Amino acid sequence: MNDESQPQPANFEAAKSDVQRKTLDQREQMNELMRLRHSCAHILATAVLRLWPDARLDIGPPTDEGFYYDFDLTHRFTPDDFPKLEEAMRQITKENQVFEKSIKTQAEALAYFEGKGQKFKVERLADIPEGETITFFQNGEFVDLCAGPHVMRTGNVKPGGIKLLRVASAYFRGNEKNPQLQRLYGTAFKNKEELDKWILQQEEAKKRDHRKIGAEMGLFAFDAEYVGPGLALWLPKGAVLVEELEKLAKETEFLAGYVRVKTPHLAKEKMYKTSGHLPYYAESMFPPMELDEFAAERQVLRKQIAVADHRIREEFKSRHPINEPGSSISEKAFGNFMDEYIDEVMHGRVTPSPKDEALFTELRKLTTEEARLPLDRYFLKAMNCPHHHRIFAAEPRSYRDLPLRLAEYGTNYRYEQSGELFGLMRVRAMNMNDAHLYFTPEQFADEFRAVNDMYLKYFKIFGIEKYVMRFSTHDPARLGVKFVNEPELWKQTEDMVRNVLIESGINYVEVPNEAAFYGPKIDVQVWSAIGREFTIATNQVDFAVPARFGLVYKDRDNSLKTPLCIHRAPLGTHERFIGFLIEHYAGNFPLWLAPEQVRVLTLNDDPALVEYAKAITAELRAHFVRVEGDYSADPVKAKIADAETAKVHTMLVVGQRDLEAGGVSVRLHGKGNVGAKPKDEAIADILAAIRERRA
RNA sequence: GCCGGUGUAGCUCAGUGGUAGAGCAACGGUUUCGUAAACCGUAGGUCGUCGGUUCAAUCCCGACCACCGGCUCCA
Repeated sequence: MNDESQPQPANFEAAKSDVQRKTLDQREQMNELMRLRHSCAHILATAVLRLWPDARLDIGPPTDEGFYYDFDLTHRFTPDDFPKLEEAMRQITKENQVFEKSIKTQAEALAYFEGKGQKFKVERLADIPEGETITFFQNGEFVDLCAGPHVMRTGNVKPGGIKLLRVASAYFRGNEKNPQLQRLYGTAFKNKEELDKWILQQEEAKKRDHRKIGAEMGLFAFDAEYVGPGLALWLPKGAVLVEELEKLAKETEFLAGYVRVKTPHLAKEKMYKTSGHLPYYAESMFPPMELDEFAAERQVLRKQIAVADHRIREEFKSRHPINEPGSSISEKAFGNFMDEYIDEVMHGRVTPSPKDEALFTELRKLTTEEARLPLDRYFLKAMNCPHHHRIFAAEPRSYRDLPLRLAEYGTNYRYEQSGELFGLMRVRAMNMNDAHLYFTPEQFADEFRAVNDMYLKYFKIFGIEKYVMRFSTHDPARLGVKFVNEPELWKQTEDMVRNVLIESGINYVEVPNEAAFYGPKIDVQVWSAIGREFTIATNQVDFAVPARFGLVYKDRDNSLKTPLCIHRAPLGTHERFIGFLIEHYAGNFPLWLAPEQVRVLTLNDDPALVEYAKAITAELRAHFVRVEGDYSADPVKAKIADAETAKVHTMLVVGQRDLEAGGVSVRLHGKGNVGAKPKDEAIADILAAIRERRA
């Protein structure tokens, strides 16, 4: 985007992301509900100004969920304010004010908002592209800079269809360097019935929340006190999910020619300096562990350094009258001056006086000595690629070895900001479904296509129908700044990626300027069953970092070449993917994934019957089926209720009749009794469904 | 990290300035029953943590921690 011609905001940072403003055409296409919600945002602002006339306004757009409006005012909104705000909003709808549009010049608009002290509106004015018409909308006493569109009158909004939801904070223009505004979220529907329906849906969605189901089913736990926030503990039933997922991935990758590797959870500082993650990624990494084998020597040297430093200061002081009574130079100012002076001399930018020279020589000698004492810093790995690069480097490679596909579900540790943690979806220790593919440029298209095919294969297994691939590309104007300066490689790889996407008929969107610094990438966005959107998988081309590690293979012509690399994680992290699956299936997993696949229930505790049931359980267990038995004398209704609550996939109920017939009666979770069949047939069905990973 | 909210038994929730209850789950008994809940009993909590106010704090105040909803960030 070319922003240079636009008036620049004076005091605030520009928007952080390059999100496009809506064009006027796009705005005209806003549907009925969006118009309604947009108008509600104005009604909310009207209400806020009635109650707090000194509020400063930012913007108030509609969203998929409702609408919001950002305010700056000294009063802090709390949910206690909602009833009176909602009441004021209802009043405004009853006043049935007309939304009146008027066209303004930049100067008129500027004068209006400056006159009102609405500094955020003044900033927003500067965002409007030159030549675009500036419009105001007025309803009653409230005037807003707004491109519309709106409903005709405030009365079109039904009082019963409005609800304020929450108060949050938001940075002005979404940039954390800007002031924080108070954001009021609300929603609006055509009428009360629609709103109530939505509220009901929200409640249903809550029941599907992976955190709730995870606790109910005993899948995972967090122990912030002893283990730490964002560090999931997989309970036995949840560990089953991890293992099944890994088993699927291992089989899939084995068939696709991957080889497995294992690497440690930490590495020395040099690793991440070489990869480029330090210092740029340092904030997202756990602080390093320092191993100081020479702590005692270091301590002695540091004391000597302090003495030498002090001598220089005293010597300097003795030659200058700064410590005499009446001197205008404070101790602190002198200290600052000396800090700078010593620093300058030590860096060779200033030559000390001959008198100081000897003292500086001593200081230099000591600091050099200290610097020579090795200090090892180890970092927990935030990604696996550097370790895999070192595996590539561990043996000489020939073009005959390529493509080399190294897979490992390594645990990565990322120091996510505390406010970011979110159940399993955002954690601090995660198992990446990771692999790094090293190959020649000629092999690129095949490798990339194969990775995409793998995604699609997985999506099919899990019944993921709604997804978007975000294809992030570079910006040629920022080569050498944000992106490595390899215009040809960028063009080639992006073209190849684009072709693969088009040929495969994959639903994708291209996002310029969002590539990684080392290459284009594809992120896969999915929506969980309760509407949560997140990135599940990533597939990145890397034509820069292997070179930083000096990775080479010997080509046909006996020359050394740097391989291309793909970094791919089709299941993302196992934490997030399982969080997604829990919501996707609402905890009702297909048989192959179900933590407890089968439970054998007896009608009573008659010894012969129990013996029969135990034999069935043992047979299933011998086939590695996760099966439990409930042989108690409790009523079968109660035992079934227990099994249903536990979301056991298949229940085999056995009574006297089944014992005599050598059969079982099969009941499926959520589907009820599906009838009796011979025991061997039932077991064969179960084994086949598991083997085929039937949905 | 920032803004707002929340924190009582394993879970869902009552409750009060005078050191706490219910249902379900758990445990012990009884119950012998054909597809979603049989009965009786027992046990279980320093009311998130630490300070403060008070004769007395789970309740009032403060700080911290964690979680929830957002912002920013991200797999």
